[in-house]
Amino acid sequence: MPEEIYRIGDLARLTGTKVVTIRYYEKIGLMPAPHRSAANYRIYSKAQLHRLQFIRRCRELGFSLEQVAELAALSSDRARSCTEVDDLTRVHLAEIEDKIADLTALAAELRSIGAQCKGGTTISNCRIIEALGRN
Amino acid sequence: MPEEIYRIGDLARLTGTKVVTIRYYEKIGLMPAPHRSAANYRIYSKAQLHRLQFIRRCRELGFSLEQVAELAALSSDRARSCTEVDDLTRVHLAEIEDKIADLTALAAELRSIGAQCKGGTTISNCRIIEALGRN
DNA sequence: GCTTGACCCTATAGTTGCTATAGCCGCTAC
DNA sequence: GTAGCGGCTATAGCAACTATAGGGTCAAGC
Repeated sequence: MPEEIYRIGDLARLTGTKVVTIRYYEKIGLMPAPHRSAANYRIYSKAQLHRLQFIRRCRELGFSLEQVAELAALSSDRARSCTEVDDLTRVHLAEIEDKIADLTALAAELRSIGAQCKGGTTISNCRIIEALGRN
Repeated sequence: MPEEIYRIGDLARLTGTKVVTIRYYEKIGLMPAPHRSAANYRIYSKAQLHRLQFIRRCRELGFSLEQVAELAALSSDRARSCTEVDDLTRVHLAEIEDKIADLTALAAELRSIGAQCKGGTTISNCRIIEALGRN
């Protein structure tokens, strides 16, 4: 049975990634350089499709490209201990939780600033502008 | 009474902004080009200090530089209606709330993925890697 | 046989909000 | 006079793409 092969547009459709982004991943070494057809088109295998799916899933989960590269490297070393993956995931989760806390505080402040604006007035006595630091 | 004047390092200290960042704000037109001393040093007035404080406060609140520029422009037009300021603030708040929702969903997913990892095992049967899309 | 359109290629520059680097000048203190 | 701090300009780099220019390939329809 012949291996299925894909062109870059197929990969794009199958993974919801833009074509340019796939080429970008290749340029930075996150995706391996694929074989080329006679017309110099990129030809991908099923394994490469899986790799891109893995990358996109990690990106959806908010991992940086650097973290994704690390996860991908770890994932291909089947004998290695799982703890590094676990650590990466936990660190990332902690970062996200920090960001949520920051944004939550920020939203509260914006709401309290915004609540002071009754509307229908002018800048000269706008409470928001005032709260943003008189100018 | 003579106007107080500041050098760029003073502004940096007083606002918690890096010197290079202040120059960058000038380059993109967010801060006006200040007067220069005989030695070509930038010389700032109190009004310019206030403007920088305003900018930094907006940045702390998560407004983009573009939004800050708009807010600054609005704030200097004292006769203008306050509604545009109010709108900007509300749009921004909505964006932040969206981001919080996204991150919260993401954190939940990471927690559930991470919870499946018991540790002490190898990549070959790591649940996290599996969840990230078998490879 | 030729054109149209979808798809592919490369290379370069732009985005946001800075930060870093190189290489220089002014001013004050010892 | 020289050390050290501060100032100056100009350019390049960061993440993670996105956009643009200018071209090649290939199948279908006229």
